[in-house]
Amino acid sequence: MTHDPQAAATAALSKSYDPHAIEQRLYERWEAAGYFAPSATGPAYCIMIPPPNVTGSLHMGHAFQDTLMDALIRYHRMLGDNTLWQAGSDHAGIATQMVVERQLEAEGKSRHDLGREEFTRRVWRWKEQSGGTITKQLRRMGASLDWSRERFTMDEGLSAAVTEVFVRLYEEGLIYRGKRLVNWDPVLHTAVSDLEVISEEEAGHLWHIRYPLADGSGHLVVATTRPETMLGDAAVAVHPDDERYQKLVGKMVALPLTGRHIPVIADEYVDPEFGSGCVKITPAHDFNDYEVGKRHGLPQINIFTIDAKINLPGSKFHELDRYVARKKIVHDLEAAGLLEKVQDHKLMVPRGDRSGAAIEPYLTDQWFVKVGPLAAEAVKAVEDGRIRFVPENWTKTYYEWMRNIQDWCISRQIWWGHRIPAWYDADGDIFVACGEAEAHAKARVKHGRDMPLVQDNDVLDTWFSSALWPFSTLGWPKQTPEIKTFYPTSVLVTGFDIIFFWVARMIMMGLKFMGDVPFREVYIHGLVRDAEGQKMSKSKGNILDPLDLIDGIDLDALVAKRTSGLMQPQMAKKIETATRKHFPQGIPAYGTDALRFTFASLATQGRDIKFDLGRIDGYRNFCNKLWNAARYVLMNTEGQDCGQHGDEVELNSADRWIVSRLQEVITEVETAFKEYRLDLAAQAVYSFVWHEYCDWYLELSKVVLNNAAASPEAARGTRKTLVQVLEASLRLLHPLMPFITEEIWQRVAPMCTKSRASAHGSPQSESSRAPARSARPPLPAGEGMGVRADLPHPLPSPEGRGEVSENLYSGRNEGEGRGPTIMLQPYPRPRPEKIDAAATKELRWVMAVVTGIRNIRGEMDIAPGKLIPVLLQEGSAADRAHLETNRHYIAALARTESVIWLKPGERAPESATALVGHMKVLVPLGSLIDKQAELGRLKKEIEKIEKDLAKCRAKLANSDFVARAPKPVVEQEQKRVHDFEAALASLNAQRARVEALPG
RNA sequence: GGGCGAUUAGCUCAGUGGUAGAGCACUGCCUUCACACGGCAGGGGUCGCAGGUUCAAGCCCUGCAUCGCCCA
Repeated sequence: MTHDPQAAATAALSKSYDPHAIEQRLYERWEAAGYFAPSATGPAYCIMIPPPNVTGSLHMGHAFQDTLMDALIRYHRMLGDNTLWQAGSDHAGIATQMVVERQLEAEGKSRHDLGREEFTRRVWRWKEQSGGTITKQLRRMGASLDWSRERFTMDEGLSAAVTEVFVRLYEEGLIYRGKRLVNWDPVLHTAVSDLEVISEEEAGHLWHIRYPLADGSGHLVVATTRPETMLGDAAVAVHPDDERYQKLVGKMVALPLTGRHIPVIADEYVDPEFGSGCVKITPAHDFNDYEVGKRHGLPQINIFTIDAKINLPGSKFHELDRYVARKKIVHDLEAAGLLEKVQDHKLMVPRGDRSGAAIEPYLTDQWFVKVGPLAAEAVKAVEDGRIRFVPENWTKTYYEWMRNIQDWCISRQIWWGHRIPAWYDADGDIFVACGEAEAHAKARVKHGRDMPLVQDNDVLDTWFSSALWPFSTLGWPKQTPEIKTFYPTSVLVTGFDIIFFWVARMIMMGLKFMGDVPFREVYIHGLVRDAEGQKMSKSKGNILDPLDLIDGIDLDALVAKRTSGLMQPQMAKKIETATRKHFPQGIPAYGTDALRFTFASLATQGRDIKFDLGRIDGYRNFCNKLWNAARYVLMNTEGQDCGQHGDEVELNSADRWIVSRLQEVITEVETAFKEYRLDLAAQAVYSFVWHEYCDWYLELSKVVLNNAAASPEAARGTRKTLVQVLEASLRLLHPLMPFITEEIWQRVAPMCTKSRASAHGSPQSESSRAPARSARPPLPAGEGMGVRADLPHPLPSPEGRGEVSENLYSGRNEGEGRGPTIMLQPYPRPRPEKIDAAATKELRWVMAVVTGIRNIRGEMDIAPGKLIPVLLQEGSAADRAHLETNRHYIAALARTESVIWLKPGERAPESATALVGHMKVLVPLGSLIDKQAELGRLKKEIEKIEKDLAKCRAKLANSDFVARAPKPVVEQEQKRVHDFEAALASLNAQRARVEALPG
């Protein structure tokens, strides 16, 4: 055990970043401390999580979306907003019911054996025990949801909201019961939503069937992919302009196998190019035919049972399964000589995403929402800007969908869900009410006496309750303080695939029942696909599990995971081969922060997010870079005076430069967040931290800190800058990488702390001492460099930490830190007064000189360790001044032995040359330099400049350009020509000299 | 067939009127005391094609090609 704080600190930070050592511990601490709850002060900021399916587990889409939301939430929380990220999940009617039915099946039972009540109890029990998978996974993602307010669509309160909405819509005539075509799952025996129907191309046939004309004058040929539905045909349609068939319109056709006579009609719907140009019309079994049938008053002939078996008592096809019937019908047609031909044909087959069964358009009694009037309002809300889509062009899609909106089938023939609050008497009268007692009361009013009532057996579509999510979670229909505070919510973050299904419905319901939009903005993000742009799906075997990216998985386990439980087991071999090819080493453990940062950087405006392991690899490295930069900073600052006690500090040009750059980056990130461009935010911080702070500033700081002759003020100034820029960067990064930033911040914050019980508890030396060697006057205390004594930052830290002082290099807002955690610290705000153009110019000069020398060194193959002499020539006064203040930096970073000015007119020895402005940086050739290599280097440089120069000259040669372009642009162009010409002259002269050398 | 979108370095993508960028991958050198999950240097693009607008086009307009998504 050492008492040296520096040694202790170094020992505590491992040499490389290990996410697993920190993530879970930090999350548990945050959650236990209640940091995720709204602060109750500041402007409200609220996001509703799109409720994940209670049976579900986290997939890449969730992980991506939740990263975006959490970043926004953490950002606003740090801005000081009263921030709520509402947690919860939906009951996923069909999916959940199936999970429990499968369990029953294993016990040899069906839900009907249990009865409705007992079955529902089983589902609840299952939900309590295993429904929380995804919420655990969300915690692994670092999601700062307010779990204390977690809601479930089947909760009492949310159920009350559902009933209330149903009753009110019914009473206004916006909900009705009727017989219409719906998507019917013949295996699950329920209507399903369009979203639960996946249409994919499958190989099938096109049967060309002769339909004889009833008058015996011949026949026509219809082409169909579903011959079995001919039993329900009500007409044959042709295009009105189709000359081939015009004379047939109005005639009757003798429908084969049934003997029914059906008319030939003309309808624009028919595509004359497709098949024979004659289409059989089956209104009860096809959505298009249904519309045609309505236009022509055709009968709707239902030929199927709920199992999709033929339902034609007396017919020889009665009770045959649809596919068996198809075979038999085709056979019979062929036998009767009515089958003209059969072609192979690809067609879109709609399948239930749960059952895999081909979905039938089917006529049943269902409940519907009359959407038209609601949709009109919802369109208006977007048109008049009460809701804004980001990116904006999604409004087009929204309008397009809303214009073609159909009534919404909301009933489902299952048991798990909100039972429809409608009761029937023996006469079939309907009483819609908030409860059975109220229904009875209504029946009494109607009949003047008590009647036995039976409740509707169906439940509501899960999306019906999801549509109420933005206000039902806040307590509606009660008028709660939460509603007052958080409704309308700030933004909805979602994928474009559910704009219509969910977003539009929330807008309609919000406007209807809250009188206001449910959210001000809709941020539409892309959908995560695999590295080749393929949709991730179990059947394709290309799924990535976000938890596997966080924790890592070896190849065999990954293969096993991808090939188990496949619907088409024959795919296993192919999937295994592809997986072994793509992930020969399995997947390494990247940690949550790397995954989140990757998602953020992929959050561009595009609609496809191709997830490439290369990206996450790079960002894991970034985590490690940040970690090690922090190690370096801590090694040089822990236990040392970093100016936090108010002692005088001296800031050199490097310090002022990095602080200046920090302000610009803060502004960039601020803009990026405002515009939902997390990719740009990520990129801005990444390049600042890596390529400016680490690549340059840390290296520059070593020069000061390793210099025994540096003044205490200078060393203190560098330490202070190291610490505070790091601290600000951590806060800047925190919304994207919550864990690593918290872990490091806990170590770094004390160095920004005005500690009462500091190890360096020397009495505050008032900065009366003049800086010993400062070239600049110190900034007045309290203004730039002093600690603002009037603003203490109470940190009720268990570690007995003191107060975090104001970080001088990035602004703090009101409501200073609320706890000993980075997640409640103020988000950095730019301080324009810290922008320092002079320091920036000076450091650019230093970098140019260093880069010039390094370039020569690299191209000439001079060993990196070898010290080289450097000569400067033709410098301006500014160049000379810059050299004087930065000589030590150049010596260290370019590894020079000496840097010497040539006198005016003094002849330079033969050298390799770099240009910095008009100044020449010369590395004398001597034995170091290869003549040919230098000539090559010069040639490359000259050609590049010649190219640029030609472009500039061409521009200026255009008199229109000179006359019409803005003056600054012209002047800029003129200056460039001038600079290029000077550089060229210089380089050409140099080339001539080198060429003249012997050898 | 209708609508929407994409096409920029080998790959994944930024860049909406004024000097073409990043990450990854690639090449050379370097285990230098924060980091080899690293450092330094380097190579690589007539911005899908053809017109047009403009002093100026990767960016705006028109057409075409290819690919994708949604709806029929």
